Parts: sequence; C-alpha cells; structure tokens
Amino acid sequence: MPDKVQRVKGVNDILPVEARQWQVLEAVIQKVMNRYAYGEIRPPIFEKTELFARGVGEDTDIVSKEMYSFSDLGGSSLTLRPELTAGVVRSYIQNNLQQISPVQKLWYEGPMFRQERPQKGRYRQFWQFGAEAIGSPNPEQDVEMIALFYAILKELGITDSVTLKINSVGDTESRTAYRSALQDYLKPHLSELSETSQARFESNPLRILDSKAPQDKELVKDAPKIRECLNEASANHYDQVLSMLKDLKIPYTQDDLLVRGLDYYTHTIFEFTSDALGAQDAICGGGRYNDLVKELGGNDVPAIGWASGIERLLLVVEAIKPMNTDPVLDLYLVVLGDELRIKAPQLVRDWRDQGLSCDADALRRSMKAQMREANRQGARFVAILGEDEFSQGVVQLKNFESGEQETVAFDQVAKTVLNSLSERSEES
RNA sequence: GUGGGCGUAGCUCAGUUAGGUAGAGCGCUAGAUUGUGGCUCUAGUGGCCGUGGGUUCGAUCCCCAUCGCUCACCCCA
Repeated sequence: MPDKVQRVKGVNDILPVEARQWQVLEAVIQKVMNRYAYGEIRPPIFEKTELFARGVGEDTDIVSKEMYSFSDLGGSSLTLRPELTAGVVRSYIQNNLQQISPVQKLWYEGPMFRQERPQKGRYRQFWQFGAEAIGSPNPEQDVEMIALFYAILKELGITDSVTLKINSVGDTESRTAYRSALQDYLKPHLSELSETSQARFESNPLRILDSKAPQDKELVKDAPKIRECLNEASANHYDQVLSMLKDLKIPYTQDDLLVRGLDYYTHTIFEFTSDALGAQDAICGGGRYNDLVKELGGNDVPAIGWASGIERLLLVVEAIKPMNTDPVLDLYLVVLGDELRIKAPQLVRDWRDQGLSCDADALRRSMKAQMREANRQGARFVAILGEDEFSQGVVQLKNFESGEQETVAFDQVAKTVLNSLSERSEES
C-alpha cells in the first residue's frame, strides 16, 4: 500500500463538528460588523513580497524569518499573506477608495500564513478576522475600533476572561524623543542586557521593553515611560481615548511596557489577552498606523486597525462559554423494503425544497439502523414509509422527542413539521 | 531556529515487573425487539504497537536514526 500523504506541519483540518463552532463565530462577526457599519473586503491570499517587506517592516520577525515566499513562473517573488493590514491598505490605495468616501471602514476574515514553530494556539496556517478604519485621525475612531472588538467578545459572552491592555507610542516626534531617553537610560547598563536586547539597542530599542529575559525586566522596571515623553498633541489624543473608554465602560489596563512588534504603529496601541490560554494568550492586537498609507505610496491618510486570531478565540470560547454544537435535522425519512428505496430521492427533495433539513438512508440499511441514524443526526421528526403507507400516499410521522406518531399525507409533511417546529421555538 | 515530553484500535489510554508478535472504555456494526431511535444487556468489527536500521533464537518493549505530534523559548493572532 502506498504511504498515506500527511498534512503539512502546523496546519489543521477543520472537521464538520468544529466547523459548526466556526459558523457560529462567523455569524457573530458578520452581525457586529454590520451594526458598526464596516464593509467586508476580500484581498487576495498572496501578494508581492515587496508589499510585506515595506508594509510590515524588514526588521520584524514576520518578514525576516516567517514568510512563505516563492517565485512564480514569471520570476516574481510572491508571499502568502502573514497578516492583512498591508494587503487592505494596498487595496485601498490601488482602488482609490478614498475617492468613494473620506473614511473607509473595512473588515476581513481569512487564513494567514507564518512559518513559525507550531504550539498551542499558534499554527502555520491560521485564521484572522480584523477591521481597519482608514481616514480619521481622531481619538473617537480609536475608541470605536476597540468597542467593535469588545462587542464581539460580549456577544460571545467571554468579556470576563479577557483583559484589554493599552498604551501609546505617540507620533514620530514623541517616539524619537522617547527613543533617545530610553537609550540614555540603558546605555550605562548595555552589557547587562540580554543578547537580543543588545542587538536591538540601536535598531529598535522600544522592543527591549517587552523582553521577557529576567535581567531585561529588572532594568526596564525603572526605565522612563513613553507616556512621559509624549508631546502635547500625542498626550491629548491618548487622554481622550482613555476618557472615552471610561464613558463606554470598557475596562482597560494601562501598560507602559506594551510595545507591539510591527513597525507601522503610531499613537494608540492595544492588545486583548485571555487568562484561559497558555503562553499564546493574545487574542487581538492592533493600533493606529498614521504613516503606513503614505509609506505604501498613497496619500497622507491616517488609519487604525486590529486583527484577531480565530483559533485562539475559539479556544477561549470553549474554555469559558462552550457552544452547543449538537447536530440538528428537521426530518429523517425511514424507508422499509428495498422496492420503495427508489421513491426516497423524490420525497426528500420535495421536503428539502419546502425548507426542511432532511435526510434519508442510502445504504439500504435495516429499519433499526435507519432509526439509529436519525437519532445520531439529531432528527426532530422521522417519516416512516412502508408498503401500506406508500399505496395510500402517506407516511407515519413520528415526533422524535415525544414519541407521538400520526399519519400524514406526503404533501402535508413539510407543513406539519414546520408548524410544529415554529410552535416550539415560540414557546422557548 | 533552540529545548523538554509523547507516538499502541476511529477517539482516550492501559500494558509488556526483568524482551516470548496485545487489552479496556467510548465509537462503529449487529442481535435481544422479523415496522420504531435514545436507556440496558449480549456479541462482533477494528491494530505490520509511527517509520527504517541495530542487538537478540526472538523486539511493541533495549539501542540508533528518522518522521510526526505536543508544550515551552523567541515572537506573535
């Protein structure tokens, strides 16, 4: 026998049982995005490698070591998207969306690809949904963005196990000032820092703040705070964001050490983490990126966005508020006697056309086996068809919950089932 | 890329104290009930014990390699 072909490392199959959870989550996402007036955008799965190099940043981990890049037949270097902000911005610029409206509120959902070592809640193909609001420089836009994700958490019933961490890196002037202040503070202790942090001292000193090396943490405790270096405009922006979050009663933790890994952030940055997860506890991350549109060749347009990992979010849901994903079927047709089997397709087709979820056995199994199958599929009704019933154009319609059974004509079956089901849902 | 743990039935796992070619529960199939599911009872199906090599009369067990899974580091969703 030939070897079984195995799936690629770090990816997974979403089987029907799990897919039902995904469908519920996706329905929640779509509903909330509609309420917040965000429109869906579906950029391609792959882009020119250059887009991510310029958009995400050459020095980031994502670009320097995690991308799935390849050459196509024409010799272009292409890359499976490792995140989608760069793709959305590219699309915004290329399609002149600014001309349609000065503010574009967009959302997306789809698979992303990063070649990292897999672990719990981190996969090489993973799904993100996210939102980007391009056009407004104002703090109310920041707050709406955060409220948007918070609303999704609320719908899922998991706000209690989630923490919002927030910080500001300010505008370019503030960040430059802070960079020097931080370097001045760290310089005398340079040799005490971890190897990676020493390497970052010149290239990206802010990242030393979120280092997990014990010696770095010790030093960083007394380092100057970004907040203290914000210029007036940046400080005002941030204060207003926090004040509006209080108005909306969205709890947050001000985190002076929060510095996100991507190069493009300015002003507000935030992260939602969950205590229901292991080491990979971030379920949503985002922030303002006022310079990215310009850097990718567009006009000088401010923007803010976030992205959330679906696999991780579902892990939290499963731990905190599991969904009921038992299968449900309106009607199962049980046929007795092989001569009648050929009548089944037309009957179930008609009932399906009339709006029932309906199934029938195609293995010519015994009645007992068909009844068991109906039970397995969560059938709420079973229609039993034998010789006598067929000659009279009727079925025995059995309510699978109560066990009650009545004789119903073929063309009345769907109506009877639908009436009964709608009565039941009104009661509950 | 670095380190730890683990690969035995579709799933969760036991087991070989010290090497003699394997078990349970769940699931699946069927019967008890020849036209009535769920509960119960009974029986059955199902495994080159991840793969390759070595030691041995003999390896699922010991040794080596390899692949895979998993957790953590780095970083991130």
